[in-house]
Amino acid sequence: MPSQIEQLEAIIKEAISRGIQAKSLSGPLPDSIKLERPKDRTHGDYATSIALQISKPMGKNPREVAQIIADLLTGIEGMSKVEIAGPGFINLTLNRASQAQLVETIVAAKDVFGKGTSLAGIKINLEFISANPTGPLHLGHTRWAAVGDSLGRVLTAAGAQVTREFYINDRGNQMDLFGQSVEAVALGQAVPENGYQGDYIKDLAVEVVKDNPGIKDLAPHERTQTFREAAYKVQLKDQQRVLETFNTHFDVWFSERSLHDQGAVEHGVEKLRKQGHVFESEGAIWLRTTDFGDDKDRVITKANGELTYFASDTAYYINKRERGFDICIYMLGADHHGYINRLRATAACAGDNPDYNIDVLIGQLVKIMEGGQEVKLSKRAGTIITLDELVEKVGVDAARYTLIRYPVDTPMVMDIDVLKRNTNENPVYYVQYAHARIAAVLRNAAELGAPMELKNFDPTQLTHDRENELLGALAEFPRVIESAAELREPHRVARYLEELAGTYHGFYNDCRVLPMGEEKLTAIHTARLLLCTATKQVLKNGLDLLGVSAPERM
RNA sequence: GCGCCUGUAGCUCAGUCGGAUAGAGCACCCGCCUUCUAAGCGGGUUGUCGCAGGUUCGAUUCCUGCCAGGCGCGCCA
Repeated sequence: MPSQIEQLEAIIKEAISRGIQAKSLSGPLPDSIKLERPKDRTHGDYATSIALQISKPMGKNPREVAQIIADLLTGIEGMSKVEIAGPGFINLTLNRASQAQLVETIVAAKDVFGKGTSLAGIKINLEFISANPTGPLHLGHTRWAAVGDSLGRVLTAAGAQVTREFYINDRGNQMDLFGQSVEAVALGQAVPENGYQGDYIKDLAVEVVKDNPGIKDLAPHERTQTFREAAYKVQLKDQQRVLETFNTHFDVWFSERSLHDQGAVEHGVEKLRKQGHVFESEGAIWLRTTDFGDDKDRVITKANGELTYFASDTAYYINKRERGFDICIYMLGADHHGYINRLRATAACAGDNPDYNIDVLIGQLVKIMEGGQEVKLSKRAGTIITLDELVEKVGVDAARYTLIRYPVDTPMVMDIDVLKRNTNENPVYYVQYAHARIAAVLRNAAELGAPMELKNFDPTQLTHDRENELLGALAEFPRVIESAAELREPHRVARYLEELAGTYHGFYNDCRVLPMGEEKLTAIHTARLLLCTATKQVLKNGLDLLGVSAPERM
């Protein structure tokens, strides 16, 4: 069902088309009409600058064009006022009752309200975190855990078919070094140079020895391997456990090894060779990514016959596409931005369209403040903050909400002390509080035996400015989801919820929902209760998209 | 040197395809709980949107150059 705004946009477009037919306006008919909600409420419920945009090719004065369109719009059902303002804006004011019908739509749709079809039929592979299984997940991964998961929910809500994927780098030197480090600690020997340090290595060593009796007595080569595999298993399991506690779910845990076992690398190289972008030089095999904007060509197979990491990446991309994904989204840290060009070039080498099939999001780093000081994160100094520790400090809801609230391309500062506070400085509580507050009102209403069924809803009761404002905010929700999905920016949902919560709090202060004292229950109470129900639903739906809980009580 | 990101109020930051008087929270001041959750609401104070040009009815938004900060440029993984 088209939203109210879409219907309005269609009505305006239709009006302009009538004007063109009647020769009072001249073409061409604009593709789409954009309606916005004016900041200043005296400018009506919706406004459009369409007259300013189309007046020039017509050779007419914008205000004149606006007047013609406005005349075509007056008298349309549900429209109470059409005004021309400023250089040629058209301000629309809707009939209050027709706006209030939105309440019925939301209450009937329940958790489906807001979902759309803008990405329907598109298969998206959403890859994020993809940490090495050689240590615990830390702060750097946490931003992606929250944002990636939320983006997955948003894309799904926009109708896309989303697979969330975690790529496990379980192959290569780092894995060997990891296994050797655990082994060394278990045997009481020195950790190899550039090996892994830290208490978690000790813990792993203890656990591996406990789970594998006799492991220390194995022949050296076999022993090293056994340590590596056992420690890998434990560490991966730990990452999976932590992510589940963080409400972050993956559909596929994709092992780099499995890629090689399947012969996917050879297969990928073969495919690229057929496209004509593979060449040999200095004993190595290369992909000519410079054909498509990369600043240098990339080695696939080294002169010594070993495969590079880039070979895996390339094969993995081709594998994703062969699994039927239309769009492959990569979420990478800022220190990997150099990968954008080579990933896009790889796609182009494979015959794909990098502007469509690949979407690389770069996330800037997160800084942590605690006690008014920046916490310096350093592996060497052992001052890594793990996802586990962050959750322990501030809880899942606050951590997720704060991380999602900002666009990922700006560096962000997380202040642990603020996140522990239950105040306005901590927006997650502001939003959750609105939800809990409504829940309390509804509980009280149920006790009073107030009728809350839709059949008792009378939209003409909602005439207060605050009610109107709240209805306007609720109507925005579907558009917010659509643009958040389109732009891959889940933070828009969080910002919207803060605005909606604020609008509700304002309504709550000025509009009494339940009867006072001996006052009788009337239609206005029921109408407001249903408005509350609708608001609660939208808050809940929005918080769900962030993976943050919507508490009934606080 | 080349490339990516950032620069908006005292602080932390919003501001999709260019739109009307540039916003929010914090901080500071003043009001609002004898009835639905005050983790709330209302009001006041705060700006050369890094700088300079360009595009046009209109630029914080788009283009170019410059300045400042962060990050990256392996036959490493």
